Amino acid sequence: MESNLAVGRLSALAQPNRLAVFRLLVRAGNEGMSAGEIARSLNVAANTLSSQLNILSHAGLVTSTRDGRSIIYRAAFNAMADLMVYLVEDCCQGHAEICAPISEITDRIACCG
Amino acid sequence: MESNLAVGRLSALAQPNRLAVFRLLVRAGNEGMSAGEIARSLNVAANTLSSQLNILSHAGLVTSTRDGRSIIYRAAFNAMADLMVYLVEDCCQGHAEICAPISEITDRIACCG
DNA sequence: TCCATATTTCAACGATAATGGAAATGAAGG
DNA sequence: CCTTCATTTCCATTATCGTTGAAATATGGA
Repeated sequence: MESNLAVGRLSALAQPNRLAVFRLLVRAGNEGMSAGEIARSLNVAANTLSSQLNILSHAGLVTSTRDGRSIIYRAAFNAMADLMVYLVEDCCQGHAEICAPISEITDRIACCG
Repeated sequence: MESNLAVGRLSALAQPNRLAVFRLLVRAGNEGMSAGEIARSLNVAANTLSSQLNILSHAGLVTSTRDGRSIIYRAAFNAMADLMVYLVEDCCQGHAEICAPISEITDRIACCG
């Protein structure tokens, strides 16, 4: 992964509304949510949300598909995984005990135990 | 973990120099690096780096200890792990196959396999 | 004490980002 | 075709961020 791409993804997540949108979509899983559902759920103006979804989309963190009048957004788990790996890859030069907190993260995520 | 704290950490990482600093410290592991070493390594002005280290430090992503005239910075692996968990916790509502990319991240990090 | 090194603080400038009102686009139904 | 609903685009305003030069603080050694 390239540095610019990672910065783009981190910037996209580094804003309260967008972070909330992404986490909402993470929980929604495969079903995803329409822009309107997200807006109502988070109490954000439709146009504001639209530009924020656009930023998340350009960063590759969400995908969208049209369904009738609505547009369904979904979290991009593979893009997120790439980012997480990039942040801590090559950690601690082989001394696994130093980055033990990192090696334990999957134990702390609900569905990945 | 609280939303504001996560946004603070993401914002701290969402900048090319700071992301490079953090990843450099991740690789440096327990030894850490002095501010001067980091500045030379990344070719950043000392005062610019200082404010960026301050931001990373306030976000809890790095720690610092004085050693003679130098100040040694180290990556805070536990803070990073907390952030990573926060980003994807409660994912996919029990359908593990959906977030398989997430469950595989530790296999992709050098020292955590 | 005086000097050199290491790092931080201060002040200011230019650039970038977040928000919301208003208008525009796209899709479904009568 | 017209209306309604869903979402996006445009535009202007305000606020925040990154960088730099200059000065200040802190440490160690002659």
